[in-house]
Formats: sequence, C-alpha cells, structure tokens
Amino acid sequence: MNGEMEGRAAGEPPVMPLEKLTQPAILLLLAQNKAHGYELIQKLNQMEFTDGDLDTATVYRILRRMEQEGLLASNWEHGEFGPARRQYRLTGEGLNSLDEWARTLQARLRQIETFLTLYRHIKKGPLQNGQG
Amino acid sequence: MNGEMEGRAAGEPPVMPLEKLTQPAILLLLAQNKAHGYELIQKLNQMEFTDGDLDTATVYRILRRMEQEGLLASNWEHGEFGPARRQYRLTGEGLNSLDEWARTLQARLRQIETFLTLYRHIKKGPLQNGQG
DNA sequence: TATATCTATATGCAGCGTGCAGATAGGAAA
DNA sequence: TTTCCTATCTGCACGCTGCATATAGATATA
Repeated sequence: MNGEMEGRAAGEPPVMPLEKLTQPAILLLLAQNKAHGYELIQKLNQMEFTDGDLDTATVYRILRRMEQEGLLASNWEHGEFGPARRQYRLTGEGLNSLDEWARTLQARLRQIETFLTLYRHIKKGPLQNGQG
Repeated sequence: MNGEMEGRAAGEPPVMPLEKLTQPAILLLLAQNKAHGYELIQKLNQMEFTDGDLDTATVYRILRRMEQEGLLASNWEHGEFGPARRQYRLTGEGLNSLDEWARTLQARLRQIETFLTLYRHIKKGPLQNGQG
C-alpha cells in the first residue's frame, strides 16, 4: 500500500497495509467546493491523507461508487477547453456521511492512542517473549 | 469490506469501511506473552481495537500469513486438556514490524487530526456547495 | 500533416483480504 | 448418545485495489 518497493524479497519487512482515507477526503473536499474527478485527484495528492500518489482509476471508481450510494451527485460539464468532465457535488446524504466519518475517525483516533500507549508501555519494560 | 449489515437498502447510510487493526494488535499482544489463536481472539475481542467481534477464520488466517512472513513462529502444544493448539510467539522480525506499525499509526494519527481539524473548520463556516 | 502531450474519464483483469458457512477434532457435560 | 465448548482450518463469494490500457478532446511541436 505504500509503493516504495515492488517485489518484496522473503525476509524483508512487509509493508503496513493501512488503507488510504480517500473516501472521507473526497467528502471533505466536496463539502467545500464542487469539483470534477481530475481536480479532486490533484488536490488529494497534495493533501497529507495519502502516502503516495493515488491511482486515478481507483479514484474515479470511488467517485462512481459514492454516487451510486447517493453520497454524491454529478453532471457533465462541456466546457470550452478540453474534454467534457463530470462535476461532482455533495448530497445531503453525503454530508451525513462526512459527519459519520468524523465520528468514526474520532473513535479511530482514540484506538490508535490506546495502541501507542500500550506500545510505549511494553517498550519501557522488559519483553516477556523469548525471541532472539 | 464492511460486513456489519447484510443487505443495505438504497438510501441507507453506508458503513464506514475502516479496516480493523487486527494485525498490529496481535503483534502487541504477542510482544507481551506468547499465546495461541483462540486465546488471542478472546483478548482481541476484549480490546478496543475492534468494533465488533472478529471472525475467527480471519484471525487464524492472519496468524498463518504473519507466520509465513516471518513475523511469528509457532509450535504445536499437545496439552492434557482439549485439542492441540498452536502456540504463537513473536520473532525479531515481528518485533521490528511492531515498531514499524507504531510509526505508521503515529503518522495516521496526525492524518486523522488534520482531517478532523479541517472538518471542524468547514463545520463552523458556511458550506459552499448548494446541496439540499 | 503527423505526432506527442495534457486533460479527463473509464474498463478489463488479476490479486488480495475479508466474512460467512461449514468441516474437523478432542474433551466434557447432559 | 447427543450436545456443547475448545481449537483450528478450508471453500466460496464478494468487494476493493492497482496496473495496464482504451478513449477522446485539445494543444503544442516537428
């Protein structure tokens, strides 16, 4: 999930498979301004929510999915320049989802804090397992 | 990825597909004491890392995977009572992985804090999108 | 004119991880 | 004998992701 290495050799430390917060980040961006997919991808890549660059195909699929779920609505924009683009905006349901994400991530924050507290605790004391 | 509800009706608020922190939690538990799978599952279900009860099959598969990756080692324990059970313990690599998880989750903590700060900010001001 | 590049969106495919259901098996209680 | 608890594992289907690729308008370059 981080993309630093492509073919991990046996014995190499595996990457931490933490998912990206793409969906809540999209909701957050669209709560401020409506935007099209390409624009969102650029903004997402500038934000700290993602470790590396996002796969564009994945983002477009997330957008379609979110629209199917009723969180977003879209309409085609045939501008004067460039190809047509899908303008996404948040729905009321999407705004609710953003609120729910905030609560979920607040809870996750506490979970991680608990984890890190326990981690630091066992790091101070001696380890019980006999690995060598 | 969500699994909390079976057939979400259209229009229902979708669940937040945040993955569980099962793997780092296992590393944390095994850094303190070696244990077998069933025991770990019970402990994990008591911890705050998981929202609901974990699927036992999933946990056993995670354990096998982590052993294949070299993070854990195991041996069969033929005790006097009950069926034989696999005793898992942390390897040196597993301990490194735990450290890496701590760093990853520390970074994730900051990401979530950034998200929540932005969220509260837009909640205070007027929304720019014209949904409703 | 032909080619390459940037913008913009989308599909096909393989692979991984999960959850649910169920199999297996020892041992204890009814 | 049946049931239940402990303990581990497999099969299957589904969903999500990343990579490669297709499409297409528009603009720059040779």
